[in-house]
Amino acid sequence: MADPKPRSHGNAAVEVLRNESRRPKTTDTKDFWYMSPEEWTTLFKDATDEDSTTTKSAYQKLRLLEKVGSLMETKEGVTVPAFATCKPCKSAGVACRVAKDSSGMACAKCLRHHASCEAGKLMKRGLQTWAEATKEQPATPMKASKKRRIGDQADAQRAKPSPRTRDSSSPEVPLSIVRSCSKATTGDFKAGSAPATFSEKKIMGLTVRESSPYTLSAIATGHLRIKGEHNDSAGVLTFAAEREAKRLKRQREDELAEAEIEVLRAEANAARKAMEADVFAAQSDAELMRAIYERKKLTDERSNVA
DNA sequence: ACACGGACGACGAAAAGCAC
DNA sequence: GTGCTTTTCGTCGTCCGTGT
Repeated sequence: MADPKPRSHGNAAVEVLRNESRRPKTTDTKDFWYMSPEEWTTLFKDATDEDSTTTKSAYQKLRLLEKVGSLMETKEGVTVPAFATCKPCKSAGVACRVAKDSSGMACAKCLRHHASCEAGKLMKRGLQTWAEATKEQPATPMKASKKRRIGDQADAQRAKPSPRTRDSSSPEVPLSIVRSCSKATTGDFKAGSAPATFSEKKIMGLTVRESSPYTLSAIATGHLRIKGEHNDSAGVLTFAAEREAKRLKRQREDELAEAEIEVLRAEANAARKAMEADVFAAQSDAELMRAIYERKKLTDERSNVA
């Protein structure tokens, strides 16, 4: 049936290596990704020698070293936060760097030494949890058909967790951090530890501190958007009734704004917890808060239309 | 004990043919 | 033309043996 041509072996592989391979630039022999020009040349020769019995392994080694070098020396790699740094990197005292585009879970050092690595997983988990909660990713036809084909096989393996979870989203920083780590969240404010002098009120069953530093910061940084447009739908109302309607509308807007603040606070808390390696709990909290907020917003919009 | 590296299995992607 | 199926390759993570 199908007869796919070899894509990257033989001459094609040689071309790929010639055109794309990048030797690690470090000159420090202590660097774990160090490769001398001589070694590189030998490896390159083995990898591109069609008669060599070691072609495949040399090719794989070359690509591995190339990748490790890229991660460590170029913008393809990003240094993971301290909380996500893997054990080998921590003990070796080197920067723990993973692929920026999330093409791999293991850090450069673990890749180099074939060690299992959680650096990428830890850093990515927050974002992935968020992505899964916010949208269902439809399977592509290719994926769907493959899933069907290997369905039985997959079922048999379901007992153990999949070794890899790919996602094209950037893992550099958990989403909650991206969303919330503005100046407002990096200040002295700490959830649950605000001074007792702030007045509090219940919103969505949650205690909200009015005029908290976070609130002010959120306003200052534009996180808080309070709509002020006028609604003329109540034109037949009397003046008093119109005023009452406006008051109620303002109240709803205020409540909504407070609710959004609470969501932002939860997300900031999620970011903080993530930094403490408590990613799941933090993300779940934030997701829950977001869901409650969206629900309330929807209800409010409906009541406005009615 | 730890670091290192080869071997292997799993999975996704790509390419091409087939069925409708 | 579009979608499905099949085949092959590349990449990744893990296991396990070897060296220090």
